[in-house]
Amino acid sequence: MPATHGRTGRPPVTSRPEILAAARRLIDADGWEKVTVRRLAAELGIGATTLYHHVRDKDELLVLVLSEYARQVPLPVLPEDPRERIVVAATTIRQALAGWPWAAAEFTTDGLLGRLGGPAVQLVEVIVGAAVECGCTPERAVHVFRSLWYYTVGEILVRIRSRARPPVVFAPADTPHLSAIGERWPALAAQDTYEMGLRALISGLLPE
Amino acid sequence: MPATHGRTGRPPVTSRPEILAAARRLIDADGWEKVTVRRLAAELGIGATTLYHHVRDKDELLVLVLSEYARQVPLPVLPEDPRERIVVAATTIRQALAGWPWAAAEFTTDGLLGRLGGPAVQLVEVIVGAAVECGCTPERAVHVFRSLWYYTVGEILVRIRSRARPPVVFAPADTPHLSAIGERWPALAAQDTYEMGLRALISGLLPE
DNA sequence: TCGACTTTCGGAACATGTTCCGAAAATAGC
DNA sequence: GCTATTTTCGGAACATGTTCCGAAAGTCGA
Repeated sequence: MPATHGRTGRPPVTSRPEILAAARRLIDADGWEKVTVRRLAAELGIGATTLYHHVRDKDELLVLVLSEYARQVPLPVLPEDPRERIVVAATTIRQALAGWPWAAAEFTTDGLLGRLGGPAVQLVEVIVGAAVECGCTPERAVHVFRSLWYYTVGEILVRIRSRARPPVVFAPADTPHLSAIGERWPALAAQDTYEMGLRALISGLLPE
Repeated sequence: MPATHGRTGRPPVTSRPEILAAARRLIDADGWEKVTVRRLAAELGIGATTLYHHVRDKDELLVLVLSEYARQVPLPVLPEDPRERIVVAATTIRQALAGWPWAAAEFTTDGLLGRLGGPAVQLVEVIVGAAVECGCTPERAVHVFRSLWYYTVGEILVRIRSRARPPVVFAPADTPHLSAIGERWPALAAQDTYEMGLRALISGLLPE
């Protein structure tokens, strides 16, 4: 009695969920940067090209797997006070400012901004729209921003697993001009800058 | 009389400026995405691996070439009215918001923000700092953001040469959650959103 | 003149993502 | 059973970035 699976043709040797599970195993072992198509195929005991019958490309595969990790990040609790809610919105927007125009706006919107609405939504739309306005076609922007997406979710993953915050270090060599400005305005302490900028965002969001 | 070049060893068959010029030729012909190491070497009539004796990797090469293009972008003229200067600052910041955390902040800072100073500088520092605070180590962030840098400068190049603005099109499929929000707040017209967001940024920048 | 030294060159090889296309393995119809 | 059909599999091949290492081509000192 041949095993039937409800349709014609050669039976699949694996499935998309199995592929994602194997990818998770590799990521947990060595990190998402070390995931290669051939390694993943070896982990599954199949040929490398077979993967391309289950996912469009490696890009789609990583998006699928890393999105699973992103869903593990607990969402912040929304305060009752509207002004405090605005603070949460501003913080969320700051995450978007850190380099997540599309993908991160999507991710963030899914869990948080959709419940805030109003000016926060508008400002995020401004952020997202700015990328397009700067000359991006959506297709290319999505492709480029995806690497940011990988990176950010990869960092989220690190945080989930290690519960440790990576050391925050600025290398002046990486930002010579900003560093030069910092020398000309030595009064700009890091904490002051943070609070000032956050206040700027919040005051811009608050109604008069 | 053997040609002397002032030092010992086999004479170089090419130089870094020649490599950059050849890269520019390829970029002008087919765009920066089509630049490959082997193609560039063929353009120069040398072996592919020889390039690695003049630049560290393709990354450095593209940064060098595209930075030349970036320098061609004319800087906006600074208005006299301080409040109008703030508008220019806000616009510049919006460019940074579009996804240029480090490299673009550098690029923008070099020509513009360094002359504005004050709160504009602080807010850009907030933007840049946010990336680090979200868990980026500078090394990896620079690496990831570099692709944005390529992309953005590539677009600048397109604009320089064609003087045409790429069509601005939003594909709702790329941003399902934002699109869903847009449907729930249909009153958010694009122009209103733009002005509101710009006003939010400006009012946050202006002193009380 | 001639060997020693120094610097650069570039072919061969490797890792990786991806595509092509024929083989393999099941079912369906007769 | 046997052929046709359908679906999946995966080896071979290709493009690309990069490294290794021996060959090539100069200068320098005796």
